[in-house]
Amino acid sequence: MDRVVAQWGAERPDLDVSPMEVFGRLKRLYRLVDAALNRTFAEHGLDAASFDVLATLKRSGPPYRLTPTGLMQSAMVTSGAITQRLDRLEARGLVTRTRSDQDGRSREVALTPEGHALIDRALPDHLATEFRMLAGLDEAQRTALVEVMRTLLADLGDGPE
Amino acid sequence: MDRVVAQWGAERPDLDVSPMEVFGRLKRLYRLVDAALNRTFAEHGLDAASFDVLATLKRSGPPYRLTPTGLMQSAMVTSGAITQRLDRLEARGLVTRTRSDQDGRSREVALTPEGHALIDRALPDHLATEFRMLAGLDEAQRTALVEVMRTLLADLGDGPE
DNA sequence: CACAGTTACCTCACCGCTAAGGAATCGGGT
DNA sequence: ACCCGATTCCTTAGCGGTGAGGTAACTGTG
Repeated sequence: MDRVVAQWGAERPDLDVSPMEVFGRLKRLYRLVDAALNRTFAEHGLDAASFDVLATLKRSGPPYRLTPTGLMQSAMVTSGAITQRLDRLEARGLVTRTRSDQDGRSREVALTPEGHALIDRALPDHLATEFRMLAGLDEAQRTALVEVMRTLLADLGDGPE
Repeated sequence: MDRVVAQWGAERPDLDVSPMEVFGRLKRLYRLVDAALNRTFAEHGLDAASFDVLATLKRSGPPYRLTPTGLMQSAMVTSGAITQRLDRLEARGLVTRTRSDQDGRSREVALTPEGHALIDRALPDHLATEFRMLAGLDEAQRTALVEVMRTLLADLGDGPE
């Protein structure tokens, strides 16, 4: 990334490209992290999308049921993406989809025993991978990183919504 | 994200899920940033992939020529992805692809005048979008963010490679 | 100079997501 | 009671990416 900024400085000295120091690294970091996490997921026959759904259901607590709309908002993807994720998970017997009693438009997605077992197995490995990637940061750096990201997310309109 | 960590604390108090404070925010941040940047690109008839290729060629400086392999490494995507990006850009007359004289296996990708004009138009808008997103950070926060990301990238094996 | 291994790029099948739109259901206003 | 907009989920076409594999071209070795 330093090289990239230096190249722009030579080619377009009239422009201040310093924001790229931030966003270029953000992109590279995201991609490397994503790849590392996916390797862990793959060890459990999962990918990031499937893990995300199972983990969201699990952490919602008893009775481990959410609507597709709830999953959609949590995952920040479109409804079509959730439909397809649920198709795959349902076909593998990891979740069930039932019609809601209260609202005929709505569905209830629930973890099966197999879904519970899988996420309980995968989660510790996932956390271990995350810990490993943070090993090079001391407590102050880690706190600073979280705080700055929290500020940026608030600026960009991230919220409970 | 705070809510997510609290949920895990209730559901699996035996696990330390604190790394999610970092990686959950990284993912949300990346997605929000990516969406904002894509809106700017779209105003110029581009997407992130096309912009990336044009910008990489531009910042490489005269004679604004690179091989597909060079572009592939810069973009961190597979060779197939670069082939398809170049197909699209070539069809729009933004780049040309010619056989290398020195190495018959190699190609030389060059910016056309139209490609130059487009990236020169899009780049200032792109930077303005990036500046806007960083407006809420003071100098110290921004420096701290870059430094921590630099450390993490080094740990994850990011490099010239 | 022949050949085995490497390198550079492309091709193709497949995958997950988006965007647009359709069907069913709900609910507030009159 | 009824209509009509809003909501919920699904469907589908298209897009860009991956991963495996193919072809052509180069290179070092004996």
